[in-house]
Amino acid sequence: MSVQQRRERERARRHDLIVSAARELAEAEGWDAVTTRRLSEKIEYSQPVLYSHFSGKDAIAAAVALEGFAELADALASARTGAGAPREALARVFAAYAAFAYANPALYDAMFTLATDLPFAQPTTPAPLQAAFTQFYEVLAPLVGDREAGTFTEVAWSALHGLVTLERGGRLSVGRRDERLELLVEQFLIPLG
Amino acid sequence: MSVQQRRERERARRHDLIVSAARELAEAEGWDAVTTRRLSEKIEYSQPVLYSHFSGKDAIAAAVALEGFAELADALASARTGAGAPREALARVFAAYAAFAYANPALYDAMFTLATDLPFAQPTTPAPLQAAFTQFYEVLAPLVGDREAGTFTEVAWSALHGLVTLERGGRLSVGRRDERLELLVEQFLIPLG
DNA sequence: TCAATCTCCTAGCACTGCTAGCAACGCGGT
DNA sequence: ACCGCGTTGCTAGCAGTGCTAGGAGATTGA
Repeated sequence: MSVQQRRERERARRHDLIVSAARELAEAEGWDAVTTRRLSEKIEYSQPVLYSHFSGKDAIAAAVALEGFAELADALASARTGAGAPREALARVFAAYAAFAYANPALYDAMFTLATDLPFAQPTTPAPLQAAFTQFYEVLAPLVGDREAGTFTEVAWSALHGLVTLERGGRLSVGRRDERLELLVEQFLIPLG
Repeated sequence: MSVQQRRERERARRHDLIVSAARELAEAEGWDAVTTRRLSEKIEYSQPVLYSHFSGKDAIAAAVALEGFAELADALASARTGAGAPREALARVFAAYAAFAYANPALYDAMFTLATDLPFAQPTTPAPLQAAFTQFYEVLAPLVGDREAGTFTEVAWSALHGLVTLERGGRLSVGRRDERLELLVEQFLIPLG
């Protein structure tokens, strides 16, 4: 009884250990460096142990991604609640999103490039994903006007994601990061005059 | 003299053969299926031959990407020149961009996800990339208003890229593709009233 | 015809994700 | 306290990856 509980606790600890090890390794050297061997070395267990926790490497990346969505939702929430007027709230949330992406590049990769099979915009969508999306929805709601709110939210989020992605990939002219973000915010504020 | 010319011609043919084989294979089964062995089998040469043409697998993907940018520039150009008023031109160019991405998913991957070391927004940027960007610039120029034209172009392109990326990844609600594109276009048209 | 060059293939290296099979540990029942 | 048994986690190995060394074989010019 209590023995089994202790075991489950230890298993849960090791589960988290794997996820955080993968995340650290990815953030330090990129996802290419996250191999099952290096991971097993880092957690001080053999490789097969990984497969008793996750179905494979992709599942580990998905777990990291999920952690990322939870943190992103938190970051957006605190940016939103700390703001006053709708205009300011939007600017702050967008800035928080961009800052999150730049501060955790490997994590952002896991969320949007690696974990391709996380169910989005569906009934089975994990809570952290829904939470993050909701933050966008809430901050954009006052600005919707006569548009469809869900569509408007998706488009705004997409635009921000695109900006962050190309920025991080070195595909935009250097040194104009802030100007671009500001312009994007303005573009979504315009309808309010 | 003429012998050497023939050889160079044959080498060029084989170069193109590799690029088109990689593209076909990627489009048919995804980039994970594009291994040096399968590629060499497809072109009916041994693997080392690939390395006499390209420095490695990444370079092959970059060559495919370059081809993609050239085709994208063409598609955008014909969409733009076929249009009348600035509003219509923008809508048509955006639609052409999205259609290109959906029609050639693996090619789009090569352009924006795989080939991470293509120099963008720099003096050494390859001509096809500049051409594609120029199409955006030209179609957006009449809509710039008091914004900085280059920045405006980059932001608009980023937004469209983000929409396409999340759409393709199944991260947006299904069945609203056209509505989203339309809303994005409207969003960038608004300043003109 | 012969030597030289150049092209291209076979074989192999170090690595990847993942799995089979076994040894040893720790548990529950007597 | 002991012993059988189930569980845990290891070693070893498989098929496949990108890439390269070395040597055959064909093609060239003299």
